[in-house]
Amino acid sequence: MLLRPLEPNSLAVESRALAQALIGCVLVSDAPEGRSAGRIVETEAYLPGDPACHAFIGKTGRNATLFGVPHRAYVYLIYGTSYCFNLASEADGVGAGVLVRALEPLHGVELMESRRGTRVLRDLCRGPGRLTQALGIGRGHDGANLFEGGRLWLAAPDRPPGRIRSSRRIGLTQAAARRLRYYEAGNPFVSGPRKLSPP
DNA sequence: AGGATGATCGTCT
DNA sequence: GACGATCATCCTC
Repeated sequence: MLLRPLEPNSLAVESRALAQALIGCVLVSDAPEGRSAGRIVETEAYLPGDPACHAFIGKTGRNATLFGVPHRAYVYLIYGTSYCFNLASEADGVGAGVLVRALEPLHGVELMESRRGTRVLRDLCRGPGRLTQALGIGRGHDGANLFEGGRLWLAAPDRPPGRIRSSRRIGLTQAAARRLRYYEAGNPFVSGPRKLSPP
C-alpha cells in the first residue's frame, strides 16, 4: 500500500478547520513489531478558552504540548486505562487541540488485532482509547513531530473523504452543547452516534 | 501526603 | 443502559 507523507504546513492551524482537514488523512505507526495505519474518520476540536479543553486550567506538566507549536502529538492517559491521541492546534503559545476519535483500519490489521486482543475489525480503532492501543501509541509519543518520518506520522488521504458532518462532542461534562465533533458520514468505523444531534 | 477527577472500555443485565 | 476498573494528574491541606 502506498502511503505518501503529508506535506508539512499543509494542514490548517485553527482548531475547527484542522479537525475537518484531518478527516481522510492517514495516521501511521512504525513500531519494531511493524507498521499499522488507519484512516481518520472522526475528530473533535477543543478551542482556546474552551472549558472542556485540557488547556483551560493553564499550562501544566501534562498539557504543555497543547501550548506548543501546532500539529505536535498530545497524548495523555484517561481513566487510568486508555490513552487519547490529539494534535496541538492554534499558534505557538495558545492552548488548544484536536482529538482523534476513530480510524478506519488500513494497514497492519493483524498487528492491531494482536494489540487489541480482538479480531472484530470494527472494534479495532473505533474510539479514542482503542485506536491508540491498536497503533501502540502511549505517553512516550507526547510531543512527537508527525512530519519528520518518526515512529508516528501522517500520510495524505488515500482517497477523497466523504461528506463531513458535525455533532456534539462525546463524554463531556463541560461545554457539552457545542457542535465540535466531526465525522465522515456513513462510515461504519465512526464511534458513538452517527446521526445529527439536535441543534 | 491524601483525595477527587476523568475527551474510555469491556462486561454484565 | 448501567457500572466498575485503574492511575496519572492536579488541587488542597
